[in-house]
Amino acid sequence: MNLKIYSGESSEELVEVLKTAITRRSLIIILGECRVDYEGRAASRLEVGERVVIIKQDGALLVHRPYGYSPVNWQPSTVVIEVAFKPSVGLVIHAVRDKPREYLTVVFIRVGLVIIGELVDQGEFTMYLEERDMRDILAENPWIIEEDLRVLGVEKPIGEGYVDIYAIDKSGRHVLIELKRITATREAALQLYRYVEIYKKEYGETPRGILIAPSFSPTTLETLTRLGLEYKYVDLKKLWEFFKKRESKRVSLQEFSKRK
Amino acid sequence: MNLKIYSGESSEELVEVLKTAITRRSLIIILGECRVDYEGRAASRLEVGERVVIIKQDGALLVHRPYGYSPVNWQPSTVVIEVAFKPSVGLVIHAVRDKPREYLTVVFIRVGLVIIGELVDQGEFTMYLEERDMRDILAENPWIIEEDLRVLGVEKPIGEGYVDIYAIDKSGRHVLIELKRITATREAALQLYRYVEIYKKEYGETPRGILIAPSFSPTTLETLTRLGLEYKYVDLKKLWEFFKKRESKRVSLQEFSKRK
DNA sequence: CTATGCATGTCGATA
DNA sequence: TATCGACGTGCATAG
Repeated sequence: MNLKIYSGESSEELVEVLKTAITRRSLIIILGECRVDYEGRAASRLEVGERVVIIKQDGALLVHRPYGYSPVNWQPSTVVIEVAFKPSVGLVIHAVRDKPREYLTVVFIRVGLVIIGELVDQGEFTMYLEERDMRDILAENPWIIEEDLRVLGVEKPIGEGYVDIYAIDKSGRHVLIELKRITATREAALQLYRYVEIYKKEYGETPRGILIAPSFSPTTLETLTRLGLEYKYVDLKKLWEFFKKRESKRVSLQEFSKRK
Repeated sequence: MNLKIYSGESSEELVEVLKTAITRRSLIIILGECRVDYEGRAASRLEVGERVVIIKQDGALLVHRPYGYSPVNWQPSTVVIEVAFKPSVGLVIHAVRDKPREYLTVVFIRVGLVIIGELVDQGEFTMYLEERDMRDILAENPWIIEEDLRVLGVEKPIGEGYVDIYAIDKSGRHVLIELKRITATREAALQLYRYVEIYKKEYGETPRGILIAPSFSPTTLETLTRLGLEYKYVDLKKLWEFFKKRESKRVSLQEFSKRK
């Protein structure tokens, strides 16, 4: 990990240290008292306070207050970072981003601590039960939605968007299914309605529209009823079970092919 | 700022240090090699790698990889945090959140550095040119939109939503104006269309619908035309000038009253 | 490269 | 408290 800690150095010294660290694309953590200005899509000003500033190895910059999940100011990784010491002002960090053009300036009145290091992180990150997983499980097990439902496709283009699942029910009627992994909002209902309307126009046939989610807000239910749409609750825990079974199947398949 | 740095202590010692820090609601930064598991609305697994873990003074927990804007794992501030040392495993941090119920577990294989401190940050944060500012500036200077436009109100309730600006044009026709601070998407056009439709139904009169934004995607323009809506480009730089003038006016008024 | 939609989105305002 | 909409949303993916 190769960590270096600086504390008590002069600003002139720190500037050199930081410049080298930025050139080497090291991870930098600065704890200190600073002011922050931002201008770009919007503009903001943050008055003096004690904060944690992190410059990551890809140039991403975060200014964190001592509370809250989100950084108060930041710059994503596509940036040019410059450090300078201005005697009358302090230690200044400039981070400029292209597309959209945005400027971030952090001025340190006082630096308490600087940590510089090179972190190695190749660890794999796997996320389960995204909307994609939900869609795949339901497409593979459409009986969870209703009996004798035959899935014709997923992500079917409807107008300019895509409906999550496209199916045909036992009476031969076409079904458009929209999924939400979390509580469905009115927006989701309206989105489904748009698909149904476009489908009607394009294919001259009125499809059923079903919104599937673990829960629905009252407005959503009201909107669905008003628009003649259907809805169905889905239990994420149940889907999770299917997911695990599916994964284990995959793993055994992999094991199988390896053994061969 | 009162910073303490720990490096090279035994895990047993570190656990005590961390427990105290959590009780005191100090800011904690840990650099080390860890594995992370999350389960809640979704679920994820992050394999071993070197990372920065931050526990903030309100209990927010962030796991940052050495690159990228966003934390790879996290827990917002509404959490109970526990630290323990399990000899066969390592230093374990549990963070549990209610509503939604979510669990985060960080297991440190190796701790390189721990920083603990109490940060004081009362600095005011001001954001300029939010949509609200844009709306106020345009409502105060409607001639920017078009000549002889009279603003009747802002955030007028239409159905279940609110249209940003409600006005009447020189020919006496009602105008519904929807604003976007950034490139307008098709969603914005559809939203405006919904307002126009509802207005038509409720007031028995067809209003003009104008979408105002600094830029429009081609799909948005197509959608607007198809739905019989209008649009107008607005120059944020120009609005920014008005904003500054407006603010300075406010400031001088304050100065004025102070002098009195 | 742009446009579109998801996200453990988070966050704030409001009913 | 739940819901709704904005966000400097960021981010991946599809066309």
